Amino acid sequence: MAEKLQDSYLAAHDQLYRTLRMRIMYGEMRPGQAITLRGVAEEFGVSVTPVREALKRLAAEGALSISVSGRFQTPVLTNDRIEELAALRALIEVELATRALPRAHMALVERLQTINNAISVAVAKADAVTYIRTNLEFHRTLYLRAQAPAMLATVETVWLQMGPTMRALYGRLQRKDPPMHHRLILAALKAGDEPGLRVAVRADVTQGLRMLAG
Amino acid sequence: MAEKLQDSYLAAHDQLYRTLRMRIMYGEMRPGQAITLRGVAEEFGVSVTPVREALKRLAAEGALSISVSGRFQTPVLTNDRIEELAALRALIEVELATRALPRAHMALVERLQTINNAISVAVAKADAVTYIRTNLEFHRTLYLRAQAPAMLATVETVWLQMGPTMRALYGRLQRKDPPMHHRLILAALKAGDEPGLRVAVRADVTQGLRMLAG
DNA sequence: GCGCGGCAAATGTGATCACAAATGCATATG
DNA sequence: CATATGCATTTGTGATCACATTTGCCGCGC
Repeated sequence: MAEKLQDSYLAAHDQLYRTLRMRIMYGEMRPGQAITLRGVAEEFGVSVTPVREALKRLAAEGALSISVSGRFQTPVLTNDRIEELAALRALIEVELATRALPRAHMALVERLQTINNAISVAVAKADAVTYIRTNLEFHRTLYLRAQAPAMLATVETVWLQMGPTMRALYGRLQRKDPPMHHRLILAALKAGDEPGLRVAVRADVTQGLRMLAG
Repeated sequence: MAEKLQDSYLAAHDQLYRTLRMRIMYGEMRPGQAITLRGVAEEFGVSVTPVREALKRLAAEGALSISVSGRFQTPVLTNDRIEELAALRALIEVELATRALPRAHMALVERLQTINNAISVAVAKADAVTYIRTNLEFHRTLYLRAQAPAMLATVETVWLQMGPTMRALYGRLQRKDPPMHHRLILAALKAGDEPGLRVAVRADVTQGLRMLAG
């Protein structure tokens, strides 16, 4: 087995998995976009074997859907499914934020503010991919404090499933303002206001669904 | 590709996946039990290729853990992890039950009662595997009414991760009574009592953790 | 008796090949 | 011009092989 450079031994399929996962989660692919084994294999200079593992793994997490004939594509979500995934986000993220609250010190709040500034920049530049990535980084940074790896992994799976759709929705969103609810989250964190934090996180997560329902 | 019998074309790796998933979820394997590619391949009369896909997929769902050298084994959960997974179950299952409540008609309640009787039989026979399987069937039957496939899939993943540990805990549990909380769930369903249902589901899910904390 | 070294077996990984099914495009047909 | 037919290409699947690493067991030496 060809080892990489001197550090970070990563199996080929794991490297593929991580790269493709980021592409999907951060909205670099459109909903319904097809992915082929040989296409990915050629792009990364490997055989189809590790590609199969990576794609199957992503499919198992809901990041890809498999057609009846076995073809891979990014999922095309119905409105019902989007609403359900948003409800899952709300459920789990409110819990994660609640668990993080007693451990959230000033250094964390400052870090979140820095990320929030990066989000504002992405919004100003209308850079959808950067917006999605930094927005998720904001949430992940907060939830890491919850010391709840299983919950975090679960919610990341939800993010993954919504990635391509979030990108497609971003164009319709016509965002012009930096995230309002993030400021509410930061304020609640500073004040130690658990009810306020729960409301703010729930509102932030379910934001952007109004245009779907309406 | 050798087709199976005339109906239900299932790819070999998918067949393997389903079979192994059931073994794990229903507690037919102990925590930390090793699984090898060639072992499974020989048992099922296939090559290692489809086995790799099935095991990788199970690992992606947390049903198996992978050692640093790439070996597969059923997960050995810490108490913190068990508590976290139980909290996840509580969060999601309470929501699923709530969503199922307005759609729960008499036929569903009767079906749940039938399953509940099967659980009592398994308890009387001290049959851990049957107990776990029928208990999960009780929950799944209720939650199917919620029309929330993403939530159901997520909670099934949690069940999967807990499977081997649930089996190991069952022995310590010394169960002698049929599930008390299930009767509360049924009563709340019949009465249309949403708060009562939420409390009963939460209690049922987090039951059995007292011996861990104590 | 106990620990250590070394070798054989076991194990996961990735490449390659053959195969069947699905896809898609070009051509023929009404 | 639209629809159907047929064939070449694409695509996923599974088997097999070579290889590097790890595991584990046996025997040697202290």
